Amino acid sequence: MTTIKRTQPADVPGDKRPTAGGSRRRPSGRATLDDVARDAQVSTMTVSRALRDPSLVSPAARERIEAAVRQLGYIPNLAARTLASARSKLIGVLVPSLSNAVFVETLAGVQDCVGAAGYQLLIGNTGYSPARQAQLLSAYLAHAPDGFLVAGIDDSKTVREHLKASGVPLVHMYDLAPQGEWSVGFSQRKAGHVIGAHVASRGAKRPGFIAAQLDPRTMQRRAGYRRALREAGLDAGLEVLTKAPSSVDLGCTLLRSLLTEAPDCDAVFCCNDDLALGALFECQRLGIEVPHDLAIVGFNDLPFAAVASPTITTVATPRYAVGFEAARMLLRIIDGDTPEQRRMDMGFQLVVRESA
Amino acid sequence: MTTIKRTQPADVPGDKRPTAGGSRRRPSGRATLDDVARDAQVSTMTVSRALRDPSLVSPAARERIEAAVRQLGYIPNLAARTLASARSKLIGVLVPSLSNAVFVETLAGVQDCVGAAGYQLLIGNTGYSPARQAQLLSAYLAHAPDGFLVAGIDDSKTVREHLKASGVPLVHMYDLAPQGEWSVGFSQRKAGHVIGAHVASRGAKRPGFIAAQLDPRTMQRRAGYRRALREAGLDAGLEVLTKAPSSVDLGCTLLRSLLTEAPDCDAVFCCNDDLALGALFECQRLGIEVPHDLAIVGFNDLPFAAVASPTITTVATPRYAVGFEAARMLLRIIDGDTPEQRRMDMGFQLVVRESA
DNA sequence: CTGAAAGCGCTTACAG
DNA sequence: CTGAAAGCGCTTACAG
Repeated sequence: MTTIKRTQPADVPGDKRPTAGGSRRRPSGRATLDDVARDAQVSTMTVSRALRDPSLVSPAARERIEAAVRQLGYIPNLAARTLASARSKLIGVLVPSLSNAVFVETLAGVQDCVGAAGYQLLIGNTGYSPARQAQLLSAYLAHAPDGFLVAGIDDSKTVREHLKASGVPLVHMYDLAPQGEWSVGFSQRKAGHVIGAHVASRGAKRPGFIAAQLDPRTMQRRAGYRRALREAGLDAGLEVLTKAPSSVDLGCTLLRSLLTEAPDCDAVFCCNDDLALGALFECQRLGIEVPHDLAIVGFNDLPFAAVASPTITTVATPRYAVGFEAARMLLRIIDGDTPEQRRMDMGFQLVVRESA
Repeated sequence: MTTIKRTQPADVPGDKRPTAGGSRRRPSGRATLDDVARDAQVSTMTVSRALRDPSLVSPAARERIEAAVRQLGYIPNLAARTLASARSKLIGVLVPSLSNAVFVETLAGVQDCVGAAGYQLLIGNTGYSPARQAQLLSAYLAHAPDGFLVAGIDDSKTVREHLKASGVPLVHMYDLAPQGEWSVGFSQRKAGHVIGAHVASRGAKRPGFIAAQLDPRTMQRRAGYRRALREAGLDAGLEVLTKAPSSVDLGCTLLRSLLTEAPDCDAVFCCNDDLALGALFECQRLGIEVPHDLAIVGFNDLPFAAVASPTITTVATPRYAVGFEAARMLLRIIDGDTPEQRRMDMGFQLVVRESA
């Protein structure tokens, strides 16, 4: 970067060549719209138009502009565009975790939907913390995103008001939001209920539940599961819970705890597939036959569930679709459209395999 | 957003209240630095300074400014800051995949390092495609990032020249870059060699190799593995390769192919842990005892490797550290510093467990 | 289809 | 410690 000193108080009128300089260091060494305009012998406006929509400009001008862009290696400055247009083409996405494959696939859905429309993502990992979520929301607001996509509903009222005041639209993912908010997801409670009903219908006498993280969605699944067990006349009190982050490792530990507490436990719903895989490994180590001695059900249908030995019964969740549809809903809102459905239920599917 | 019409050709001097308006729609409804300045009875410059470094401003002014910021709910406009300062506080990060836990952990390392310094990440998934990588690099350049962090070396010369011309610093992750480029990683070839040596030392007579994706790093591991086998007087020709994306499922398939090709195979190096897990499941299904009948070695030491049944022998890779250190190196370069080491080798560790 | 003017909301570089 | 001026590189809103 070179420092250019001004030799007179103002530019010589008409002489806008970069070397005529400003009163300060040149922030970027890059070619600007003005450089392209000069090179193509048109006004700045015409270049601006040609770049956004070539059909707005005469073929002759278009060609000269394209040549100039190529020759100068022109790259638009998005900060300037954002400042002038008040549209950043940025979408803030907040997920509770990236080590959880579920949210990674949701992000893939989001990316695939918005990529075509020219949006970039600002991805934030909240670590399941409402405080961190509020902090990220504020930080991202400074980037003036055109919209937000958030997995996991935030409790903080100040943040919500902050958001409302900013006027940036937000679509919730996973949680089907209440009242007037936008959301795409499915009922965790119903999914838990379906699992409980399946476990009961297989003839379990002493079903249990193991869970980690204990985020709201996990607790909703738990509620549905317990309800189904009670409806089948079974005791729903057997469970081992921990707030620790979920992992395969933890699945081993929790299963051991569960069996210590209730050696006669004959079925277990693991709040996700990682836990279920750990439980399965632990059974193999302990010589417990699955599903004969103990039935195991997971959640999410991660890729390994279909090929584990035995294969794992689980619930397939529409995580990619949730991301894709939430993004599509947001894009419509950004464009001033009003989707007819405020809550979009993507459903889920019980996948019965060998383990239960 | 309200449309405000100008009633005279220029603002009444001294009257800069928002309602005095400009000649166009107000791009943002937000409070600006000027609003804060007016409210706090100081100049715009003083507010700007107070926001960046409170110690630059008198306590009295500082207090009034802080109160005004709170009261107006002021949020800085980063697009304006970027345009004026030519620093975006954005870092572009390109990884080949997000479904691979390895890169997710690398991103966590990057995030943890740059977050404290106030940088945001623009995360791009190249899908192992050099073309896509080039495309993302160009697209991100428009955001004027202060630096790039890229996993996987790109071949395209035009992109590299584009980058050089832009002057945006770049640090490679994983691949130890040649010549004058910055990089943080470890030797894939050496890691493969260590595995080959281990397999040979355990007395394998007919070792094999299975791999997916076949990205450069995988091929380097393969080369090291084969070399070690040859050094031990073994045949290194038994392998089943596929360009398909890696998955646990694929591990099952590839293992079956391998055994079909060589029923006497007694050890297999799987190019990553997912494949190793699939291979393990398939062995369980086929009644093959691991490691007695077949030894299995994975790569990366993902969390499940330590708790599978049997536990999986693998190589622990410093993926979090690679991200963290690469980010730290980049930050130093951005700050005009010149790290003494251009290539930073983070090493790796063979973790011998039950499977081999 | 094209262009001159003004402005987006900040920071730089000076000057005091 | 503080401020007036100029400018960053685009787009909006007009006018032709």
